[in-house]
Amino acid sequence: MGGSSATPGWWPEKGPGMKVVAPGRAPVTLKDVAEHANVSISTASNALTGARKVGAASIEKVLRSAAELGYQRNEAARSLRTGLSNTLGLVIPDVTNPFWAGMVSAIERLAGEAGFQVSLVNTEFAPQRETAALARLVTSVDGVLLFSTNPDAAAVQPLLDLGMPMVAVDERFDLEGLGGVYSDNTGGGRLAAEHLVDAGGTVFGMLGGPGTLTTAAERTAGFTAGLRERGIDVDRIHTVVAPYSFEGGREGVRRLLAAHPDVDAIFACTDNQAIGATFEAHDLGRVVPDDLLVCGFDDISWSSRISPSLTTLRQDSAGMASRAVEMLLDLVTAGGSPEVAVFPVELIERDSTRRR
Amino acid sequence: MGGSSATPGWWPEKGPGMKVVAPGRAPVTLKDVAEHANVSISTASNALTGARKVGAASIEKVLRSAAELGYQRNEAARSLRTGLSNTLGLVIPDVTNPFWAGMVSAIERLAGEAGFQVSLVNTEFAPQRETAALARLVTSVDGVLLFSTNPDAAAVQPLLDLGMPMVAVDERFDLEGLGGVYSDNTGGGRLAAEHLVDAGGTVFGMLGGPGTLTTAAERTAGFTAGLRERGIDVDRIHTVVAPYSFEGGREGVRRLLAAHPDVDAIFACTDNQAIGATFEAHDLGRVVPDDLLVCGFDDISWSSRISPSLTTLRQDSAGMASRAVEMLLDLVTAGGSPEVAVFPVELIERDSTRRR
DNA sequence: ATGAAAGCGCTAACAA
DNA sequence: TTGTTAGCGCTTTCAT
Repeated sequence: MGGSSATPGWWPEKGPGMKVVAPGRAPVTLKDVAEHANVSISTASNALTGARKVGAASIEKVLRSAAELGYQRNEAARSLRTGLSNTLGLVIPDVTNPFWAGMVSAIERLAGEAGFQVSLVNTEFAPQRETAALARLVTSVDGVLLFSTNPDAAAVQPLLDLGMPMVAVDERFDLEGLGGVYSDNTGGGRLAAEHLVDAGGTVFGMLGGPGTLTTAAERTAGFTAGLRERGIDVDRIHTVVAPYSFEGGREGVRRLLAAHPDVDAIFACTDNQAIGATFEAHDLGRVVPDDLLVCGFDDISWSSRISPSLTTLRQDSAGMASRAVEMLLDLVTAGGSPEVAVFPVELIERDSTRRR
Repeated sequence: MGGSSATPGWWPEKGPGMKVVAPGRAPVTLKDVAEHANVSISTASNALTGARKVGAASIEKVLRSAAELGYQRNEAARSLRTGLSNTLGLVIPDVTNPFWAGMVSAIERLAGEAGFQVSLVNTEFAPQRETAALARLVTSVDGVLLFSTNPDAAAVQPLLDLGMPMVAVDERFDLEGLGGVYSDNTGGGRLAAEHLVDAGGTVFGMLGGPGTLTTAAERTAGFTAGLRERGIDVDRIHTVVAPYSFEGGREGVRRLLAAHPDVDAIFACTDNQAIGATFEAHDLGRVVPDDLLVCGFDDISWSSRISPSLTTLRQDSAGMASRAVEMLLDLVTAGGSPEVAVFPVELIERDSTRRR
C-alpha cells in the first residue's frame, strides 16, 4: 500500500525527522470527539454546526466531549470542504495613516462580530504589492475589501471572473461587478472651495495627491470646479502633487509657496498633508490662518488637537466601514449584486480658516 | 454509493440552488494544470513547489500551463495536507494608536517578504476578545505575535501545549515556551525620572496605565525607583491610572492636578497620554514646560509635531518588529527554542522638558 | 435521528 | 525522473 504516514505540521512528528522541538500532542479532531461521545462523525459534526437536526442527548454528549477534549475545528479542512474560509481580505495602503487605521479597526470589529477573520495587507502604495496581494488572496479569502491606490483592472478582473466578492472602499474603482463605498470627494472639494473663498482666500493652492489616487483627482476636480463657479480665474489656482503624508504636506507646501508666494489659501487632500503644510508654513514664517488659510480632508483626531485646529472635511469613516463590511458580507453569504454607496462629507470649521 | 455531488463555495453551483449570482467558472486545480501539461499531478506539484527534482522540460510545460490557465494554488488544501497555513496571527490592542500602527505596518511587511499572510485581530483591550482570538487562531495560523493586554496563562497555555509558536511583543508575558520581545520599560522609567529631576521637577505625577498592562507597571516601577534613588520622597510622587489614549491623558492629568496641584513634572506611560496631558494642562492654564514638565514614552511621529514638542523615551519599534517576526518565523520553520529579547529605550529630549 | 463513506485539492510516501 | 495513490479533517449526500 502507498499512502502517507507523515504527521504534518508543527505538532510532534513521529517520523525519523523529529525536528520539531515543540512539546505537545496532536490536535484533537472531530473523530476524537465523536469517539469520546460515542456517536458517529457526522452526528458530531452536525451537533456542532447545527447543519441538521440532532437528538438532544447527542448534542449534549458531543458538546461535553468537545469541551472536555478542547476541540477546535480545523479551519483548513472545513475550508477545503466548503470552499469558504470565513476570512475577509483587507487591502489598504497605509495603516499608520490615522484615517485608514480607524477604518481597519472598525472593519476588523465588524468582521469579527460576523465570525470572519481579517487577512491584512498593507501595500504602502506599491502597485506590485497590491497586485500580488490580490493574487494571493484569491484562494484564501471569501471576499475582499480593496482600498486601491492603483486601480488596475487587469489585477482585479480575474478575481471577479472567479466570482470573488469584492468591494472597493475609499479609492474609487469603477469595474462591473465590483461594489463600492466612497465619500463624495468632488462635493467635498467644492465645499472646501466655497469655504476658503468665504474665509477670504484670494489665491489658491491645491495640495493634490499621486496621479493614481482617485480621491486626489476627485477632490482636486471638485475644488477647482468650486473655485471656478465662484468666479476665481485659473491663474489664481495652483496645484502641486504630494504624497498623502505629513512629510508630503511639508514638502508640497514648500514647493507651492516657492513657486507661488502669493498663495493665501490651501486645500489639502488629506489632514496628514494639511497638518504638515501648517507646520511647514509656520517654519517658513507664515501665520495660519492670518497669512494662509488651510483646509484638510478626513477629520482625523489630530486635526482638532494641533494648534491652530484644522478646518477639514469629515468623512463618515464609521458609516463607510459598516456599509462596506455589510455589503461585502451580503455578497459573500447572500450572493447579492454589487452596489455603490457614496457618503456625504461634512465641513468642520476650525481655527485654521478663521481669521481674527 | 455515497459521496458528495456538491460544488461548494462561491463559484457557480450546478445544483438546483443556483443562488450564487456571480458569473465565472470553477477555479483551476492542479489536476487541470497537470492534464494540460501532459504530466502527472505530482510532477506538476513538484514543478511548482520545487519540492523534488523535476526535468527541465516538465518544469517548462507545467509553468506555462499554470500561467495559461491562471492557476492559483488552493491554500486550504495545501494547508490541510501540510498542516501549515503560511499565516501569522497578529493580536494587538489598538491599531489606531500610532505606536502599534507602526508595528503592524512593519510586521505585515516582514511577514509578507517571508511569504506569510497576516491575520489581524484588534482586541480594543477587551480580555474576552483576546481570549477568543487565540482560540480561533489556533487552527488557522502557524504562529502568533501577541501584544497582550491581559496576560492570561489559561488562554495561552493550550496553544503552547499544542506546540503553537508564539512570541509576546511589547506587553510582557512570562510563560515557559513563549518567546518575548520587549522594551526596557523599567530602565525607561528610570531615565524619565532622572531627566525630570535634572530638568527641575520637584513634585512628580505619574500617568500610569490599566493594571493588566505590564508596560504600565514596569514604567511606573522604574519611574518611582528612579525618583527614590534621586532622593525624592514618596509623598512627592503621585500616581494616577488612565487608559493609553489621548483622552486618557487629558482625563488623567485633570484628576492628577485636581488632587495634587503642586505637581510640576509628569511622566506618562505613552505619548498619546502625554500629548493629551499637555493639551489638558494648557486648557487648565498651565504652561508646558514652565509650569509643568511632561515626558512621554514611545516617540510616535506626532510627538515632534505638537507644540511644545514632546520629550519622550523612544522605543525601537522597527527593531522590535523585525526581531519579533524573525523569532517567530524561526520557531515556525526551524523549530528553535523561544527566546526573550529586551530592547533599550532612548531619551529624546525636546521642548516639553526644556525650561526657558 | 443516525451512520457510512465520498471527496474537496493538495503533498508526500511509495513504486517504477 | 516520473507516476500512482493515500489521506490530511471536515461536510454532506446517501442509505438506513
